[in-house]
Amino acid sequence: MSNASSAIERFSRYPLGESQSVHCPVRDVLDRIGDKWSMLMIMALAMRPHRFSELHRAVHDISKRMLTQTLRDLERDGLITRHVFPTKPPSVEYRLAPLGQSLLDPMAGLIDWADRCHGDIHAARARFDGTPVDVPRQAFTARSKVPPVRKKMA
Amino acid sequence: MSNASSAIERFSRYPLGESQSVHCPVRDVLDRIGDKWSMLMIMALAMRPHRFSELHRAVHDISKRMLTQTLRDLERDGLITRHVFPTKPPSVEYRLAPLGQSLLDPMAGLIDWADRCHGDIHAARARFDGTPVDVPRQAFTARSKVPPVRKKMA
DNA sequence: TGGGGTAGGTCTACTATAGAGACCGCCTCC
DNA sequence: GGAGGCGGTCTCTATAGTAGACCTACCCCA
Repeated sequence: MSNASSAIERFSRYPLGESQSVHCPVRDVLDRIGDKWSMLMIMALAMRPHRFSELHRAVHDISKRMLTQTLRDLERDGLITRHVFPTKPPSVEYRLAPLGQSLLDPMAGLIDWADRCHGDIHAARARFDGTPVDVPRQAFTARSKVPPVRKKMA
Repeated sequence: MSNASSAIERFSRYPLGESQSVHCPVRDVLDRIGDKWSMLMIMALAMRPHRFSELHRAVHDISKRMLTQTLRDLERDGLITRHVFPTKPPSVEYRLAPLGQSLLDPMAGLIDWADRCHGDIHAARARFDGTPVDVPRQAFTARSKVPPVRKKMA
């Protein structure tokens, strides 16, 4: 709580509306680790180094293209490192860099929260979906077809 | 560190490759708050309740469509609440729900990390971009045009 | 009495991004 | 000698996000 309230203060220092994420560390880091795969990669590499195909097997529903791209981006940002071994055929190993290591701690907090609260979230979601919006969302009723609820992938 | 290593253990319990994010709290929460806007909304609402247009002004580069959608999703998951006041014209206020409040603490950790490390990240990025890949990325050189580096928006 | 502003959204059209799946050269194993 | 694994890249298509006009209803001010 104390931590949170201190963070709230800090939030107020950042211009949320800033267009360039380069000026807002929050948006910067979220753009990096907030995508669908980065954090999973980091989690996998936190356990031990992985080779390309190992990662592909560990997170089997990522495409090779996205795997390549995600790893490249993480490497670019110094969160992981890439080691090529001159075997035949060459093997490539990815490891967590110190910067990536330092991310584990804050990530752990988030994981904990997710673990604790995903039950509540699902409950809330079910409740929301169960209540078929009798009150019109739009205060000044237009024709309003069906609200296009964003579908989260399977 | 202790926190992180405990998290690593926890990671190993989750099937990262699971297709249905519903089975993996980590993916579930990341899909929720990992998108471009959700966390910014939560940050804004952490400071004080906001009305729709206030949020739009606070995060001026979000489109109204995405604002609506993001708020709806957050409401659906019980992270924020929506209060309609029967004024003329009606005004709508968004507030952080208890569940959203509980997210502030883990988020704060992430914000701190971002704050501390975004300098390192930028440095690493500059270093990476400055080294124009003399070693071919692909071990078994195909024709390999130019690697399509993902472009993060402005 | 009518023009502009504010409110909370929705709609369509466009564009950027992610996903799928084939392909690559080279090597090993059966 | 064919299959399969290695670490990727390629193109194509589906999906998600963006921009911005539009909507109804009210108020204020002239």
